Amino acid sequence: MTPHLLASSTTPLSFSLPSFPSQRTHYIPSHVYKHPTAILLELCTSMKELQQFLPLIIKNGLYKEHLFQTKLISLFCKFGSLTDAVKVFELVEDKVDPMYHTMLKGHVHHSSLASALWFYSGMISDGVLPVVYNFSYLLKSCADNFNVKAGKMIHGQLIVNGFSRNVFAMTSVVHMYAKCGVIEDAYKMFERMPERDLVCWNTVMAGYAQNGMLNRGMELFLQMQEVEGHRPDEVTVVSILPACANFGSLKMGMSIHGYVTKSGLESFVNVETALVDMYAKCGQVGTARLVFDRMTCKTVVSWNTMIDGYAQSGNSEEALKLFDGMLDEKLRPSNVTVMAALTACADLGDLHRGQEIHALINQLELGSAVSVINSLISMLRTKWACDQSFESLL
DNA sequence: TTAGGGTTAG
Repeated sequence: MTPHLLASSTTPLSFSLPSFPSQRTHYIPSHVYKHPTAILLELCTSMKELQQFLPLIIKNGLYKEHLFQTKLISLFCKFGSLTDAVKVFELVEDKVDPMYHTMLKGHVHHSSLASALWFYSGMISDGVLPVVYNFSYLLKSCADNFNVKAGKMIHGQLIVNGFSRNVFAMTSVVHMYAKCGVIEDAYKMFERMPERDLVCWNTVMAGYAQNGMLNRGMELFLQMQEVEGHRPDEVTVVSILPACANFGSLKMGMSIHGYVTKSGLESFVNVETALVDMYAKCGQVGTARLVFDRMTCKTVVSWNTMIDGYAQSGNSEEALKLFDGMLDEKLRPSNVTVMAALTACADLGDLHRGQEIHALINQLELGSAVSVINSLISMLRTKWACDQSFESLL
């Protein structure tokens, strides 16, 4: 039994299909491409819609075609039902490579790194040639799981399969090492790349910044422009500004702000939000507010950043005023918003306001998040501690 | 099948 078969679930399908017959030839009749069902599937945006189209696929015998089999696998994965995708995959007798590639993507996105690695090994033992996308997905999963051991193994597979000069694959390798904290290896791989575009420069620069080497990150910010003539984009500045914020480096943050103004990157809402965060964390909450007020478009993240900027810098009254302003704008608060507002209530010892926010949390069904519950407990504990110290004075 | 980098809290 191949490993991917072991990954199957015993859960019944949410629909019933006849067994897929073996398709000896890779020829796909032109009527399949012209069939309206193919177009309907392309336009499918939900599991509900897909289930409505399934009878059409069965009625027209389209389930016999590789094109539709692969599309079904892809759509089940897209809508999060890996179980159904696995069932379809297993029913096909003569699988084609794209089916394996789609299933691997599904495992990465809707299961665990372990199951994706298991599926990959099954794919190789079935004689399927990996494509560069496979490595991008697998390395991203290793990075997200901080699993450098698995990352190294995939890096080895990538070399064996001839992708060590591919800019997409190698950027994923650099990202994986950097995210796992092995920045020296990330840089070694970056140096060996025959072609380095803005994305891989951004990746290695963000790697240094996020691993606490802000000066080196800043050096690369300048080097990418001076040595290779790349123009840092919105991703570059959004990658380095949080490091300036977290290290309280106002000087570097202001220098990035200068670049933002010069390059016309202010139109990006995430750039402006990162600037608000940087100023607030560097102790310049007034400047943060100026940047915030000048934003032509604000997202919930922008509001959260400013509210929390006030709350963390002891401007709790302002934080709550801005929180009210956000509600007046009819914006839906997120977990981060209510956590920031609760921090402000705790600082003020304002139990009444805290209870109002608690009611809002219940109304918006935000109370299941552990982080929100922790903030609520923290607010109540602070109030209790205030009352205790007050009583002890009496 | 159709790819790689980025913002708020903890």
